[in-house]
Amino acid sequence: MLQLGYACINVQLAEKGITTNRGMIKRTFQAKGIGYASELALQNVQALFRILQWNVRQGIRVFRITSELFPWASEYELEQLPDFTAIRRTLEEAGKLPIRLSTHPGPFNKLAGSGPTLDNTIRDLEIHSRLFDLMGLEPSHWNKINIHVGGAYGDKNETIRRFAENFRKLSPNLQKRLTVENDDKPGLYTVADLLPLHALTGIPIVFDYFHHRLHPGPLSEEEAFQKAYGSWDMRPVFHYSSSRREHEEPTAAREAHADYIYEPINTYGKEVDIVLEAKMKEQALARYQKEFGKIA
DNA sequence: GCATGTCAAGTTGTG
DNA sequence: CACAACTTGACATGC
Repeated sequence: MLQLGYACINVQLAEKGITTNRGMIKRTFQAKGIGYASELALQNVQALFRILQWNVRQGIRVFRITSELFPWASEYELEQLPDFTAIRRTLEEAGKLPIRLSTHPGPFNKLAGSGPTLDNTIRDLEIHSRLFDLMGLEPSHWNKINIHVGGAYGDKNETIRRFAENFRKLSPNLQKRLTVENDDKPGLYTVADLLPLHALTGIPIVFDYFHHRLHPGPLSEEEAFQKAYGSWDMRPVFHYSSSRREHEEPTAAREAHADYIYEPINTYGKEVDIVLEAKMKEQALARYQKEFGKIA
């Protein structure tokens, strides 16, 4: 009924140095260049493989891959990495594991943007799609590349139209993978706001329960859930997190995620995969299952 | 080792 | 009006 996963980091493996987001600041990249980026990327990819194996052994079937596997990826072609062959081999093996993978490119991706912002966005999104290609994953929403619209530019409807227009500039594989998520900010996009975008493009809507609570718009949680569910051409992936302010730290920002999940997730009788966005990662998942059971 | 200041990118609203 | 928040705090420096 409900398959749970988590995002990017495994805290117990991270303690042992198994992390996928080794990176560097700009001046280090300028000093050390692509050779060092390659070393870090290879280590990241190898760690990814180990984390995925760990997940599979634990029965975890859903996982989000970090967007920082390749340091400064926008500055070179992946083939140029000295360790590209080893990286590709590792990714191919990782791609064969029985786990549903997705990515969530960062807030700098503004597909409704213009000029260099749009160029940078397309480049970054294509790199994510390329990663999935290298892993041998068939292009579909099974492996989503999920972003926010992320900016209203003073006119939500016009911005949706521009997003749809720019969507057509993406490679076919990327188009088949892209999804959009409801925002948590009052000026941005609720599930209801995203429906027209889905109508224009077929892009599925990722329902984020926590964002919906912060910024529901006209729909109830169940209505928003069902609308988002109906926008998918397969079993959806949704996101869930609990409020840090409500449960852990009264002074935390309202959007801040809690370390753990504090309430059972209602999936309204549907089959869905859910990525838990909780700071304690796999520990939060384990605690959720202990507390609320595997089935919602 | 560990504390601390700094770090690519865009946009928004909180504090 | 600075800055935190977002996907994920981590890197580099200096004590």
